Parts: sequence; structure tokens; C-alpha cells
Amino acid sequence: MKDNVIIDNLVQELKRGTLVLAVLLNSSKPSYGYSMINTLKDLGIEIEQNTLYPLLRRLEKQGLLESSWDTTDSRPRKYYIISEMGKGIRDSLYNEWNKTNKVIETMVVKGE
Amino acid sequence: MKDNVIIDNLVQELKRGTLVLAVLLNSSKPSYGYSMINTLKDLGIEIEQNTLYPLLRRLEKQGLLESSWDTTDSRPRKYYIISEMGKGIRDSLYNEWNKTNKVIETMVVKGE
DNA sequence: TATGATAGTGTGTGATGTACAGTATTGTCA
DNA sequence: TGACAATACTGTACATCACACACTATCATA
Repeated sequence: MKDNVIIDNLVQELKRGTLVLAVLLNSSKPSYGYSMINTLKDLGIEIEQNTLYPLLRRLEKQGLLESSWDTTDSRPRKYYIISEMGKGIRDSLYNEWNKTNKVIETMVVKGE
Repeated sequence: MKDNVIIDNLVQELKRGTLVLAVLLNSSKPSYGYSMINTLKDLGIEIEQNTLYPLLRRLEKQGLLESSWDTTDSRPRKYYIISEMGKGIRDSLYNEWNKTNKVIETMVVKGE
């Protein structure tokens, strides 16, 4: 049972950084929080509302996303789109992520 | 200048979880802290002593690594090797890591 | 009419890489 | 031979963020 706790913790740590990249990649076109949760879920990324909404707000605060309200529908929705600054950071983060991946793959191949 | 701070933070977050996987992958054969730093550096993973030594101790405490002192040389060295439990967790973590990677690659391809 | 779905806000907690600080000894170089 | 870099390790506080908990509000459906 303890193994699961350790794995869950480690997987959660893996998510840090990765979630940001996933959200930035998903924000090339405008999308709103609740919809993004379903989109990411379909892609294989399980994320709770309690995690995504604060993340969106933090990324906007940091200037990586821009938001606008759409109140024309019966339900008001906050749309997010990546900013120019966000695009630069997304690309840098993706490069770092890629480098890390190549390293891990190299180690996996060597390790066996 | 602020961009760099954000990127540095995000890259650090990326490391969380990834470092654990890298260390577990690197511990199929016994190796000691100081040497591991150089090995990982050569592979492209920059890690400080202040980060690696506590990490090794934590992983041992969690039962993922086993250690033994080698005092035959002029310098005593603490060798670490992955435990059976650690192998299970390494494999699980690698699977999760792989899943996440496929998702990110899918998003990258779709995003453009 | 009740409840699930839809859509969002607010805030505290636990885990971990980093940073700072330290000890100790060996090996190398001037 | 002394200074210093390299080698090898331990201890601890801090910043950050996914998660968890709590909440509001309204629409759609049974």
C-alpha cells in the first residue's frame, strides 16, 4: 500500500512542469476552463477543476495567457489564449522538456 | 529578465519527478554520490551535491535504494543500488512518464 | 423539485529541488 | 611544505505548486 503512495507522489511531481506545458500547448486557440478539462482528459491528462482554474489564473498573472469573458451564452465563460510571451516560454519549456526526454530515453536504453 | 525567472522555475518543476526517475535508472548497478553527479552531468542532467545527496538518502529511506559503505579506498564511498521495490516503482514511474510524453507529443503535433 | 452538470473563485497543505551551511580528507601544484 | 581544488559526504530552511478542501451560482434534466 505504501508503494502506491510513493508512486502517486512521484507521478504528482512529474505533473509539475508538465501540466504547464500541456496547458500552454492547449491554448494556441481560445478555450475555456471547463472545456479544457475535457480536452486534456481525452488526451490522457487527468486534471481537476481545483487544479486547473488556479493554474490558468496563475499563468495569466504571469503574463503567459490572456483571458476574456464571453457572456453571450447562457453561461458566462472565461476564454484563455496564449500570449506572445507565453509562446516564447512554451517553446523554451518544450525544448527543455525534450532534452530531458532524450536523456531519460538514453538511460533506459543503457540500463537494460 | 522576468521571463528567465519564470522559465527557470518551470524547468525546476520539470525536474521534480524526473530526477527521481533518472537516479533510479542510474542505479541498476552500484554507484556512489559524487560519481553519479558526473555520470548524470555527462548525460545532460545538471545536479548539485546539495540536491543529489539528500535525494539519495530520501530514496533509501523510502526503500527504493539500498546503500553500503566501501572503505577500502583512501576515501570512503557510499554506494547505492536500486532495490527490488525500487525497480517496481521505477518501471511504474517510467510508464507514467511515457504516457505523459506521448500526450505532450500529440499536443505539439496538433498545435501547429 | 431535486440533483447532476456546467463554470467558476478562494485558500491551506504536503512534498521536493534549491540554497545555504557545514565537515573532513586527499591530491595536486607552486 | 603549504594552499587550494577536488573528492565525498551531512544537515536544514525556503520557495513553489498540484492537490485537497470549501464554496458560489445557474442551467439542464429526470
